[in-house]
Amino acid sequence: MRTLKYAILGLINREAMTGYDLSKVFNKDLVNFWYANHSQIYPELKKLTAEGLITYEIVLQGEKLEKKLYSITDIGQQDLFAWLATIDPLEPTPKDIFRLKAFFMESLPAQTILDHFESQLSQRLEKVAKLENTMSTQACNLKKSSKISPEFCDYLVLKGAIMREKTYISWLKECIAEIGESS
Amino acid sequence: MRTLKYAILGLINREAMTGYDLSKVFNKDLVNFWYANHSQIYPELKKLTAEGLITYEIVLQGEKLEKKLYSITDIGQQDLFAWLATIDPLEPTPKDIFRLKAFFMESLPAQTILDHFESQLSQRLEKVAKLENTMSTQACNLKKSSKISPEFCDYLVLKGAIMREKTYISWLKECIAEIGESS
DNA sequence: ACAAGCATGTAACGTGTTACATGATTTT
DNA sequence: AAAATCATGTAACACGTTACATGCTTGT
Repeated sequence: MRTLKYAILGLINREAMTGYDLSKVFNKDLVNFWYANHSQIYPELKKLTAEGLITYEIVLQGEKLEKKLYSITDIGQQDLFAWLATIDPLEPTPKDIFRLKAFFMESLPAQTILDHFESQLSQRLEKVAKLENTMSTQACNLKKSSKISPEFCDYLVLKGAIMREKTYISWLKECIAEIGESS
Repeated sequence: MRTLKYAILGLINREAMTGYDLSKVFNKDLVNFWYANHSQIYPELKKLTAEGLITYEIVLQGEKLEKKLYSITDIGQQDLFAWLATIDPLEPTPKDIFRLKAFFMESLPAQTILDHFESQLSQRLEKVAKLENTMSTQACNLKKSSKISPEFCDYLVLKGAIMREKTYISWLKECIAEIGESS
């Protein structure tokens, strides 16, 4: 489905970037719904360049260090917009190792089961705290306007990530309560 | 990480099964947190057999059709329990193509953006209805007892799946409302 | 007789992760 | 001077999907 392709096109369409920049964005801003290592990004940039969807110019950092600043081409933009306009069928539910483990946990002693849920709970609480912190700093950038801005999109997906985490937390708490009842 | 390995071991540990059976379970009961095609299952069963974690006996279906009924070995069970007892660090957030698209959607006309959200919403509503239907039929199997039963685990993860979908739906509705406001 | 479902496998391809590999620049 | 970060790449492997391929059994 070439999703990484469109993630990269989408980012470069917003602003010219190097592979290193992309790598940072994937592991910060997009990490709540897409991510990629540099080892995947660099080959994909090469491929997209060969396909004529992006181009780069070499920019010097200091004296010797050459970096490639990529920007999107007209064909690239058309390809991106066509993808954006397409309505997809629902994706399969994402895989979740913790839920899989939970599904089989009956074989374990009740205390071990509770330990699993408590550990997962504290990790998720920490995560949602970070997300809400990001939200509070990011919300300042949101200027109300009649047009839908990149900042507005950032805000919407971040909000979704927070809601998702909070629901996971509620589920964990309910599980802990129900396991407590049955022992 | 060999997660498929443990998913298979977990299922075979509950009950002896053929590859075909596993395939059905993955695409029904487990579909809300793990799944696999038969093309992945059969090679994995071969591998697990070679590793001595499972064994099979051949059972005849009718006159000629041979099926392999797999069961777990002692080593397999030890391996499974060791995996179940391990507490893992939080997984990276699952990838989500719809959120990725939403993130870049600003380039599209407002109506197209709304169409995307409305389509996603109706698909998710349908999905949650199916899940709640499963829940209502499955809840009958839940007998209250002091021990944690497989049925209880089924119930917990299904409940989690419903909560997850409902939150996605809430998010979509909020997005639609907020997009409506800014136009 | 036919269709649907049971049952098992392989091949090619696409995607993703971890590790290997190198070197420059900036900050402390 | 050292450490952190910037910057770009490749190789090996693991995992997952789609398509190919075959044949039996059961229900209509």
